[in-house]
Amino acid sequence: MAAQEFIKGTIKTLVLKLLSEKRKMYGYEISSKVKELSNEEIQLTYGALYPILYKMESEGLLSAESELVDNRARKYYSLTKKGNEMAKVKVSELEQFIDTVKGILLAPKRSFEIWGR
Amino acid sequence: MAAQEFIKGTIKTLVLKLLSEKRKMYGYEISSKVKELSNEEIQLTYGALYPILYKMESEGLLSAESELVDNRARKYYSLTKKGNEMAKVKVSELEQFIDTVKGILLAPKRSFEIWGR
DNA sequence: TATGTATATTTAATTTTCTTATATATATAA
DNA sequence: TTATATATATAAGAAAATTAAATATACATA
Repeated sequence: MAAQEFIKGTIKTLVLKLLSEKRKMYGYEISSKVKELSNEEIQLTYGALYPILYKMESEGLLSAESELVDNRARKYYSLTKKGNEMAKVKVSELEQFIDTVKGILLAPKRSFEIWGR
Repeated sequence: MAAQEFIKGTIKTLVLKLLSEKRKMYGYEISSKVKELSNEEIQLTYGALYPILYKMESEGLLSAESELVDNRARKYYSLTKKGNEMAKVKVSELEQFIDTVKGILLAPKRSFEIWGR
């Protein structure tokens, strides 16, 4: 998946976004959801995702509660108030970044008048 | 600059894009151009940029030629044939990634019917 | 019953990537 | 002569992600 190269730096923001849409989610679910929403393009690997979830919890952005579902352990995460505010900020920053990069990528051939000479 | 967080993984593609628009550019120029095109939002630091340029050269994506301009040394980089092909691939991949992420970020509140209950 | 697949989390070792800092050198304006 | 801009190089360290392995349950199927 080519997307894996570009995902770097955006995982935290994607987690914040998904959790701002759903009251609580667990790690495996977050990874599956991103995979689904991206048409299998983006795969949040567990080795990256879980440590990020712990870090966000330690930063006070997420709260966690363990549950036993079908006899299997699940750890649900929810946004704290701070996490909710951070979600707005980070999502907006990522949107702006995306628009900026898109502007660079899709711009009309800026310099062709110069180097076409 | 918030963009610094998201730039990870995209620098190489931005370099390929700029060099596909202009026959030759030098490191300082690439950094300045990205800064300008992004309205000062994206700053390609030299500590990141120069090693990437060397790596791309060693991978056969770029060719380099040193020049003395105004008695100051400059190292111009150009896309090789391989670099030109890679530029098309990477730019297209980044565009797709961006659309995918934008789809996740801007989607209508998918789950509000669920967690609003 | 054994085997494989899906679900679910944890974490260590390694690698990749970027930041920060420093060094060097010239040109130019104040 | 001091500061700012131009221009490259590179080392040390931090941050982030990959890869891999371990653990455990549920369920379908051969």
